Amino acid sequence: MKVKFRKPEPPPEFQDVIVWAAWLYYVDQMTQSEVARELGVSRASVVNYLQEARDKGIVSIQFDPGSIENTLLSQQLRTRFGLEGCTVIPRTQTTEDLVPRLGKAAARTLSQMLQSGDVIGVAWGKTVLAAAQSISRTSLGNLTVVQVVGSIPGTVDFSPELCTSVLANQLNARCMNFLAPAVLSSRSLCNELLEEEVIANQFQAIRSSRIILFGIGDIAAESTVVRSGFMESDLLRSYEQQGAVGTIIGRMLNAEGEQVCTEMDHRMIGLMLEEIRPIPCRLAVAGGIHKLEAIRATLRGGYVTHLVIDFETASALI
Amino acid sequence: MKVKFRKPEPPPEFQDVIVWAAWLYYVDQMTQSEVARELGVSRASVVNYLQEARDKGIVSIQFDPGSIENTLLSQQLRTRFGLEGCTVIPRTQTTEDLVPRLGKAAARTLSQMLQSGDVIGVAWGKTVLAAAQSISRTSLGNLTVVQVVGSIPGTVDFSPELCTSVLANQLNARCMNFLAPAVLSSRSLCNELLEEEVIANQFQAIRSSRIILFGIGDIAAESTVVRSGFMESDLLRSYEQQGAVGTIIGRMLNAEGEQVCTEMDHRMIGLMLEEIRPIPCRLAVAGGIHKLEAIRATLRGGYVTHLVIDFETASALI
DNA sequence: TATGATTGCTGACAAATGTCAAATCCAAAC
DNA sequence: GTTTGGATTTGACATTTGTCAGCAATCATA
Repeated sequence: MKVKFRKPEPPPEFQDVIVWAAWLYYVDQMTQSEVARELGVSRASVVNYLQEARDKGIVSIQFDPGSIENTLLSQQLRTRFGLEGCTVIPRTQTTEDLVPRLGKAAARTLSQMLQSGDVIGVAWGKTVLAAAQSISRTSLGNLTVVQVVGSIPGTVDFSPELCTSVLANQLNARCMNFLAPAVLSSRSLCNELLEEEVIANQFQAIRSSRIILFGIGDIAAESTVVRSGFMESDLLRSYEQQGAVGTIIGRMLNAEGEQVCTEMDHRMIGLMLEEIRPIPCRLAVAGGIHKLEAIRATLRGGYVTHLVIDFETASALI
Repeated sequence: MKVKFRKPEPPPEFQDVIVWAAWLYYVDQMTQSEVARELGVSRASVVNYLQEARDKGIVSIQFDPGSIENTLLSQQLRTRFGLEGCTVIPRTQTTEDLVPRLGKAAARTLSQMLQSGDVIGVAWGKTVLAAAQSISRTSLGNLTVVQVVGSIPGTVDFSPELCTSVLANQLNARCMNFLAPAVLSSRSLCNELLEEEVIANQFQAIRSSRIILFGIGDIAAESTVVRSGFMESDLLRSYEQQGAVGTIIGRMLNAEGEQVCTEMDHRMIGLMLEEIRPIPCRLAVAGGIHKLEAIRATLRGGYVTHLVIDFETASALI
């Protein structure tokens, strides 16, 4: 029978084994086996510690923003649409899902622009959620994440609330959810609600954001706006007749990037597109060739300062 | 016979294969094999690309400074000696060489404090050289590295010039070497030299540094100062009789951290210890129990704002 | 003090990564 | 053309890393 030992020693010097392991591995560049020997645990545990160190943001891998913005397309898009930053993610031969890839790229861009004390507005969408999920934890403090679009009918797995809470959770930030539906049945009810203090506060927070993160949607019959139940397809058609080609932050815009309004817009709670311009960093993330026109319109409208896009769509834009 | 293909395609989208590979691997988290397939090269090449990406600073691994400064000893040292930052590197069971380990830690600390446009003063020593060698390349521009101590007699493999040039090279920085010997034969010659414009400029640059990096030396008979030929051992004894316990930046100090002068100091070209205090970030790196008293003296003298030290010596200090 | 749930650790195996000598490519010199 | 020297790429192998099911310890509850 095997003899039992008590733990070799309760780590006296480093309160946190995780940090200890991470240091020996990433800084001193020991192998995991060596680290295991040092700490007196099995190598498999070291693997777990290191995983945790990455999850907790104790170690993080930074990608030099300069290098990725050096690509031809990024430069062209920046000049053409007056962007401050533009990340064009490489295409892959195996057409794997763009959404998580765009999400990761957006998450990196967002991390890099984050500062302590920031207020971050968040819209919604598959890509936005993907970004929220894959952002790495940060040690920055005093962050606030604000939901920019109210709740939407129907159940989708990437609702505005979810996007906001996931991001807040990952960043260890205060989370301000929007306590109202995005669309109401009457204009008067909508106006009444806007008087409410909670709502007014929410708008105040949104307007004070330094950063806003949003996706860009197209308005085809199979697009997200329709399938999520945000908008009936006949209503969508009326927007289309007025020239709408895409949607951001719950509003519609035409090919020139101007907001297209119908009766519905007056019973919606949310920003008008003009209102996002004062926000200093406006990070849009979108990709896929079917969104081409919607993206072009958004860029023309000048709503974006930083863009994350895929190679193919970026090429098509130029 | 195997058919030869020409390269699948000369990468049209990413000017730089290195960046492309690094993105797919580090951001999209593909395996190296998948990356190889995407780029149409062998996996072995991908390994090389990734290596290069790390060398060039396209990707870098950051260690959260907060986590490492959370250790008990770091906190105690910071409070006790009024430091802004203190990194205590973990001890290892296998007593492997401290110097490269301290160097890596110092390199990280330095990277984290670097800002674009910085002027960095560099003294000399084994540990300083180790730091210079292992600092990772940065994309920060407009850096200047200034040699703080003049040339020393005898040949050592960690001369002031070498430390300075290596660091400048790694950081892609302007390099200002000190074009004079540290010790002259007479006081008058020394004074004459100090009038020279090149020398005056050098001092000006040193005084305008935002950061200074230096090691701490002990003065035992087998210590670096003696073995490097910087100082004869009988001269050293005369310092010792006046209470010297350690040396930094070419000067001697006593247990209270006050500079100890002999005749020699007046024919040396270099800063007086008082003169380093105006430099905002003063990063000292040293370790090993034989340096205990020298380190204590340096800390008492208030010459240090940021310290990198090993666990054992740190424990002994407290 | 039993009991079941939960957490964390381990060993054995599978997968991914690093190394290195040999092969190949490229461009300049003959 | 052909040769030549340096840089780059590659395949085969060695090492390192990730995974996962099962086990031990801990904890909350009955």
